[in-house]
Amino acid sequence: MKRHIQDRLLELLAAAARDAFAGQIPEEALRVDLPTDVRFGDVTTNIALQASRVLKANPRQIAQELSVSLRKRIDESDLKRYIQDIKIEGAGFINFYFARPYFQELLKEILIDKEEAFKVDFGRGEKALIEFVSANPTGPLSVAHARQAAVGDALAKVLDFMGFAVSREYYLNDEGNQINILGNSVRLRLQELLGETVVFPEDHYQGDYIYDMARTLKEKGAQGIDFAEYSSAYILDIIRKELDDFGVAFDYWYSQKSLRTSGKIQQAFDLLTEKGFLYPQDGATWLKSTAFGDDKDRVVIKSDGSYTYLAPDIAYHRDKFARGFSLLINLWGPDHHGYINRLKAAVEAQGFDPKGVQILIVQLATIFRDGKPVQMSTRRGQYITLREVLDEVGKDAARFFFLMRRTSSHLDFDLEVAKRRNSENPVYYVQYAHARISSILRSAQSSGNLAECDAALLREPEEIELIKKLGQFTYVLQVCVHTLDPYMVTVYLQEVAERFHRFYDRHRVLGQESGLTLARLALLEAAQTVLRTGLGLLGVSSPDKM
RNA sequence: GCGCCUGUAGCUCAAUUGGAUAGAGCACUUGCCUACGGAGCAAGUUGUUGCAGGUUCGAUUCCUGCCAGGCGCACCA
Repeated sequence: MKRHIQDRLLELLAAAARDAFAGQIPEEALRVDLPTDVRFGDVTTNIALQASRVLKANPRQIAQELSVSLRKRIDESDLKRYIQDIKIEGAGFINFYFARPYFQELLKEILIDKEEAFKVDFGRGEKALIEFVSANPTGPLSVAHARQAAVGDALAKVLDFMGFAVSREYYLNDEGNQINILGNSVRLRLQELLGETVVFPEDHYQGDYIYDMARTLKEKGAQGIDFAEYSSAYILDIIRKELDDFGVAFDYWYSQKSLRTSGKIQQAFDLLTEKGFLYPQDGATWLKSTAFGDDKDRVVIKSDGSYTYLAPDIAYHRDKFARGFSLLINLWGPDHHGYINRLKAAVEAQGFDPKGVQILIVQLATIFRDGKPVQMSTRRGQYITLREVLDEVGKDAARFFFLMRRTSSHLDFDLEVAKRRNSENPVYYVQYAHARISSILRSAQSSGNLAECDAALLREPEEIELIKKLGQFTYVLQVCVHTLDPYMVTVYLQEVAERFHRFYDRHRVLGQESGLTLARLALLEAAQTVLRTGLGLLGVSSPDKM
């Protein structure tokens, strides 16, 4: 209902603008912004400012003329009852103020349709593949992977909610140097345990888990074992369990090795050779990536005949498209940003639209305790793991905290704050609002059909402010889709919780005149729907009691 | 040396992607419990948006040049 009204308002505005400007300004300048700051109306448009640039005329005067024509159209339509006022403000913004019936219908829509009320089919079923974490199975997941897991999963949920057909994929690096080094590390530690003197190279893995594996093998015996295969499988089990406990489930685990064994790398190379984008030089084979904006051409087959990391990636992204995905989203760590151009070049060289590949750099999180960074020593193979964070603060706080800043920004994660059970801890603040509403709804006992309440009885400023905030949920999700970043949901949920707590502090729900109690219960239930849906999109639980 | 990112209140970050008086939380000060969960609410204080120019009705946002910090520049993955 809410969007329906906004869409029709937009139509009337466009019609009024067409009359006023008669093709003097381009259509794309006709734009209605969605609700933002209640100081400046519920919906606003800067169309007059846009037009003034083209027409070289006074924006306020244009806005004035436009609003007269618009008012006339609105008065002639049934939108009249939803629009309280139209004001020209600031440099020439046209601000619309909705009347009570608008908010009443918004509330009823939420009560009847629940979370469906906020869905908009932006994706139109487009197949999207989000590839994230994809850590080499050479050790437990770090906090860097943890943030990627939290962001990737939440983004997948948001895109799914907004009409995309989303799959989650983990690209499994199951062959190559790192795996061999891992296997060798275990082999050397085992020899050590068996009393041999070994030289342990600098670049080998040193974590405790290497010793664990070596000890296990000492007991079981290691006759005829493939160390690389054994140890990577062992670690993969650990990673799967960690992700499972973090609430992140992948649809596909895509084997890098399979790209070679299935001949898909060769197929991709045949195509590129045919197109003339592969050439030999100095005994190696090069991709002519400079033809697509890369700084330099890249080696894909080394002079010893083995592939570089780029080779399987070329075939991998070709295969993603071949599997029917048209939106490929990759979450990478900041150390990979130099790799973006060459991958996009590889995609384009194969004839695909590079805009179909969206690479998001997930910045690192620094773990703090009481305001001080937690020391870590890479020398001993020790880094802060997902497991440690999970054990210390729990899944809900961990996921929420990793999402609290823009994905491309550095994030400070204070373990002590995440464990706190008061308003300093945003996740508790939001969850507490949800639990408090549950408690009130429980106390209300039989509530009747809340959707049939008389929403017109809600006229306190705190009530209206809360409804308005609920009505912005779709807009927030829209921004998340547009920016491919779910972080704004965490900000929004804190705002919803804040509006609820303020309302709660100033007004009573139970024990009022029965119509008013019913209407306020309806408001709380709608707020709870938003909180639960939003937390759900972040992968955070919505407790009824805390 | 080349390229990318960042620079906003004491601290951590926003600012609807070029909009209106640059906002939140923390910290600090002070109030609010005989009623639905005080794990809450309210009030107060904090700014040369790194610096200097440019583009225009309008710049934290875009462009140029400096300054500071981070990261990347492999026939590693």
